Parts: sequence; structure tokens; C-alpha cells
Amino acid sequence: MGTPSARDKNCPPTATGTSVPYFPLESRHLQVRYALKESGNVNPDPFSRNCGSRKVIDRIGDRWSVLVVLTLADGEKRYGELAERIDGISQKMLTQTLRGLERDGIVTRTVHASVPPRVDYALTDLGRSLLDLVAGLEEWATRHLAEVEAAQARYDAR
Amino acid sequence: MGTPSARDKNCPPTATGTSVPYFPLESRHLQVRYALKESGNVNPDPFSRNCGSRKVIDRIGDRWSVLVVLTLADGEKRYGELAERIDGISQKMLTQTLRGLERDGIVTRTVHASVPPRVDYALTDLGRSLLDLVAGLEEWATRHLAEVEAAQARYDAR
DNA sequence: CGGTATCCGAACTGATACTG
DNA sequence: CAGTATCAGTTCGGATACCG
Repeated sequence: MGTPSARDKNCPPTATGTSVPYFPLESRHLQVRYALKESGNVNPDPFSRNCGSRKVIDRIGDRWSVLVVLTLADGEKRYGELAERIDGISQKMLTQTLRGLERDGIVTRTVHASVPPRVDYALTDLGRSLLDLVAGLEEWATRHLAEVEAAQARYDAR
Repeated sequence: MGTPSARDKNCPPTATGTSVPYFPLESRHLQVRYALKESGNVNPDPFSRNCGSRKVIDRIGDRWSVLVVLTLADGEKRYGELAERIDGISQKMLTQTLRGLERDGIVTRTVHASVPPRVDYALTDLGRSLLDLVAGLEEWATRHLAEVEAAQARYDAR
């Protein structure tokens, strides 16, 4: 299967025009294709499952992660505070999102052995570095919102 | 329903600790809740459907948009080229994604009246401004990939 | 308070077949 | 070539009920 580092190298650094490296999805189908490639049984279009872009996009991909990170921007928060601030999120999704972020090392989860229980969530250093980018996205959105809406109106009119 | 601009103001500029403005989803349920609030029949937690962050997150939210924008980084590309480069995307998803990006004014679609037909896609100025951010995300991903994977390994071990 | 477990409809996604 | 239409499998997401 070649060296893993070599495969990772196939992943485009910053979208320069290299060839066919993206592997964004985790569907069964693609996993199968990947497995086949790994075993060398299929036509050779090299693409890496470990592609960095896939990782972020998976995490950014779900609607809530970004919001959670953004909400933690001004410091540690309790589960309940997060639930309250991120309007529209369900308990299930909040928990699920927090677990994912925790797994990725983006937030920490601190349980205080008190009664009633108290659980605090905070960004890690890694999380804060991601926050910079995510905040940029939000800023972009607010800055260009009017433009986007104008474009949509134009498109819909036609 | 109050002035729309006032509602938009409720949307947090850059995740400073204001209160409960996010409305990321477009589910029927939430639309109903929003409609209820609009008519003033429900408890008052002000949040804006036009929240800028919702807009971007919706667009960034699906896995493919980011990849398409990234792939268009080095210039105009044909439909087929995109399909080839973005490995794993189906025709349906590619078309759907491109339509969405076109609607938002992020890409242009140029049909050449030739036979066989030829359709070129390119980033608009708006698209290029978004590219900057998206490229940053990709860079972040590649830079911190090892960290994320280490965190995941640690989490899974436990 | 801060979750977990289950259920179920909605939405997403891809494969396939067909068209201008 | 660049789509559109249709259909089936999977996942997503919320409501509800319950637990430590």
C-alpha cells in the first residue's frame, strides 16, 4: 500500500492544482473503494483518506460544531449555558457535538463532583486556533450577507 | 414583528457573549417556532433567522461546497474536470452543489454553445474572498491533523 | 443538572437510467 | 458533455422518556 506518509502527501496542501486527492466522505461505498485501492486491486487514482481537508470539513461540516466553538469563544461554559445560548439545538445534538469536539481535542470537559452535578466545557489551545478561522467565517458571512442575498434574489428571479 | 434590521442586530458579530441569537437550522420544527415568535405568541427569546453565521454555516455545512471552492482555486474548470478532481462526488451532488454556489453568487456558470456542450465554472470575486477563508481551514487541518489524531487516539483508548 | 436510550419522520446521498 | 429524473439505503435530528 505504499508508505502512509506518501499517501498523505497526495493530499493537496492548499488546493493547488494537483490531481484527485480529495476523499471527503466516510460512506460505506467509498470505504470499500478505498479498501480496494489499498489492496492494489483497482485502478490507480491515488487519494488519501487521511486528507486534512476531509477532517476539518467533517467537523465543520455539521452545523453545530461551529456554533459551539463560537459560543465558547468568551470562555468556559456549563452544559446548560450552551444549551441556552445555542438556540434550536437539542440535548442530543449538543451532547453529540460536544463529544465529537472533545474527541478531536478541541474542547475539554470538566466534571465537578458536586450536587447537583456541574460540567464545564472550554476550548483547548487547539480549539482556540480553530476559533480564529471559524470566527473569520462568521465575519465573512456578516460582511457579505447582503451580497449573497442579492445574488440569491437575482438567481431566483431568473 | 419589529424592524428586520433590529432583528439582524441580534445576530452576534463575532461571538461575543451576547444572548441566544443563533438560528442555524431550517427544519420545519424551528420554522414553526420562528413563525410563532414572529407572531408574538410565544416566550420571547430573540433570535434571527437571517443570522450571518447561519448563512455561511449552511453553505460550508455541506461537505462538497468547500471542496468545490477549493478545486476552483486555480481557475475556471469544466463540469467534467470538477467531477474528476473531486473524488467521490456524484453527478447529482456536484450539480446540486454548483447550483447552490451559483445561487449564492460564489461561482459563475458559463455555457458555451458548442457541440458537444461545454460548461465552465469559476469563482466570482465573492467566491475568491471566501476561498481565502476556506483555504485557511484546509491549512489548519493539515497543520493540526496529527494533533487531532493524537487526541482521538487518546479519547478512544479511554 | 447533565446526561442516555429509543423511536420515528425528514433529509441527504448515491446508483441507475435517460435526455438535449 | 452536461446534465435531469427517479428510487432506495443511510444518516440526521428532534421528541419523549428515563437515569445517576
